[in-house]
Amino acid sequence: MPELPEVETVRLQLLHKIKGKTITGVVVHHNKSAGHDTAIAKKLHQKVIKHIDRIGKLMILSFKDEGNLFLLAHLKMTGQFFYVDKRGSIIGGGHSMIESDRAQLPNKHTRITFYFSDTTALHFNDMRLFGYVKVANKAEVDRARSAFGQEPISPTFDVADFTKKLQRRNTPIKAALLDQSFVAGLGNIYVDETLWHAKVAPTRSASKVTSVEAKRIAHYAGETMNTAISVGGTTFQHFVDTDGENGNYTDYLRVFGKQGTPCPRCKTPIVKIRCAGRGTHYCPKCQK
DNA sequence: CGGATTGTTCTTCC
DNA sequence: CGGAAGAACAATCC
Repeated sequence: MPELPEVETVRLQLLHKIKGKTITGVVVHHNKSAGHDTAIAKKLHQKVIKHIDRIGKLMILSFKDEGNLFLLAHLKMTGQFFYVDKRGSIIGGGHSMIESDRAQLPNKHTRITFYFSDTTALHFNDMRLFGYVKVANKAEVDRARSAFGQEPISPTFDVADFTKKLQRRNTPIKAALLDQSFVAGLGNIYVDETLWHAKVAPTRSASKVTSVEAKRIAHYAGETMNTAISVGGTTFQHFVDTDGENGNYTDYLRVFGKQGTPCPRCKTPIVKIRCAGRGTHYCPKCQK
């Protein structure tokens, strides 16, 4: 569920909480989550967190005085970060979490724990084990970065380039927008929301989308994600931020999860279909 | 119990 | 080789 706005929410919170902290220990509770790197603790010992960057849905941590050491963190479907005090309690939050998860960390879904010199700790929880936090060198980071297309929230987003590439694709517009190498950051929720705002049906062939429509799609992709960032992302099923709190963009959703309810524009019931292999929500009347 | 679930990557097919 | 479609990954919920 975490898409660009949720990852950005987590990134900003983590930056505030762990920048400058010294890692004194790493405990891997599940090897897969650490990329099967059994030396991760050794590699990170005494390293000081310098910055957290993000491209698309991928977070990139860098370290003081280390030009060739990075951590790549991807939440995939169910990844979460929790920052806790030495007693294992979430510092200042946790109100949105179910009781059993909030009570104490680490818990059964905790995959990796990072301990800091000031006795605080960061837990990476991931129920479905698709996410990861793994060590990477500069070349691997560069390779990962180069695999992403431009972000719709970028002030320098090139609409002409976006339109040209979009119209070359012979897939449903939704499939194109979900391709991170084409545009970075959109996932299932924000694609549906973007296409509703842009009044374009998700099943339309990308090659048949007009330049005017492409411009609208680019605009609303940026706008929905920027608005979502400003309210802490969307909680649909699993997302909570590093305080264990829900995102508030849920209140702004127009079509995602709204099947059967009236379209906010034309009152036609929103339908849910399968498109690009995903559950897809749209208005059959005002999205053409 | 069958089917669905937010993301990405690999395989298969054309 | 590239693009596109679908499976796979794993756990849980309804």
